[in-house]
Amino acid sequence: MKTKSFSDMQCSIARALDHVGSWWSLLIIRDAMMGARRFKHFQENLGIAKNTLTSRLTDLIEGGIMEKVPASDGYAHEEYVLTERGRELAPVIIALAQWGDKWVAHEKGPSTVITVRESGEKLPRIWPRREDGEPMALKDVGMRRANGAPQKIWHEEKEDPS
Amino acid sequence: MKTKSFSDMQCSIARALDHVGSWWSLLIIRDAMMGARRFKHFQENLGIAKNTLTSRLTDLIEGGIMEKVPASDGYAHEEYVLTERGRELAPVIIALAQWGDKWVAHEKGPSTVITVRESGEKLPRIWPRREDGEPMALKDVGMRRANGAPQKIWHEEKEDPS
DNA sequence: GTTTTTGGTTGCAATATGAAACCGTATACT
DNA sequence: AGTATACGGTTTCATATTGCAACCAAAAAC
Repeated sequence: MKTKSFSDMQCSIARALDHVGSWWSLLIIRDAMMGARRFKHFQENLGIAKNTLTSRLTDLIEGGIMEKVPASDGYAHEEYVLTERGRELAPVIIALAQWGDKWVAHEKGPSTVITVRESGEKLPRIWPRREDGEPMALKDVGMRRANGAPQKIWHEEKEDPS
Repeated sequence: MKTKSFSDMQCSIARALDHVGSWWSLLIIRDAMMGARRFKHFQENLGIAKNTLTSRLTDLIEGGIMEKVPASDGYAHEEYVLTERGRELAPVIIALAQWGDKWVAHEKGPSTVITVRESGEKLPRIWPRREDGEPMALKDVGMRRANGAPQKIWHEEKEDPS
């Protein structure tokens, strides 16, 4: 549960989590990326309570991550689709999926494989890279306080935090 | 709140979220990546309730994402540090931070800049790439059900879900 | 040796979730 | 056309989490 909002924090991670940090949000977005569009798709696939789903969808719409559009097939109902803002969460979803595959996989293996569509091959690991495109070691990734941001109390640039 | 566990789901995203999907987990991991090691670091920086922090840290330790080690500076207390499993969440953190920077930035700009340590330059956007290393359009990323995974009810391979 | 800090734990009140029942409208069936 | 069913919710209630404040023992600081 979140009783406290992260939206007043300056940190972009906190601000992002304010939109997608709820238990179900990222799973709803994942399903939307896989083609779910209707209320019952999300509800049946996730096993989420209907009132909770209503609440999460409303939040995602308010956050500009999804939007309601008329049904694609001429029916009267409306459907839920990702906005560009929502689609750009793909790197987060992919990173989570790959981490899950590697570290906490189900005994039967992953249910979904993320691919390069045209080749059908498994997508290479999403990973930080240098300007020249070379993947880098995590210890070579740094974090620096932006100008004007309040200084942390702890020493922040250890020689090798990894 | 999570009353229902995602750990029985086969989906790697759900399984990953079972470990880091809690409200505070990713912010704690972010702080750990930035050098926080002590209970009070996390507590003061995040403004999280102490009992909640205790609970989240315990969960992260049980999940193998963090571990308690003797203090680095000779004091009697123990410190919380990321395991390799935890450090490999960096792509998730980075992706979230970059999404937040782009879409929901604070009016004063982001508080933290993720960099290539050696050059000090801002880290390029983390993004799905082909085998040859070229960044790809999101619509060229596919998701395919793994063998044996239950079929979704909805049409799953639309021509262009983006 | 006393005070303060640290790292918690223990209630308690507030809030979010899950489950099930209910409901109006839209489809489907005959 | 008329009835049955599916869909997309809303409402109510029990339960689970979080936040807050108070409290506490051990370690550090003075």
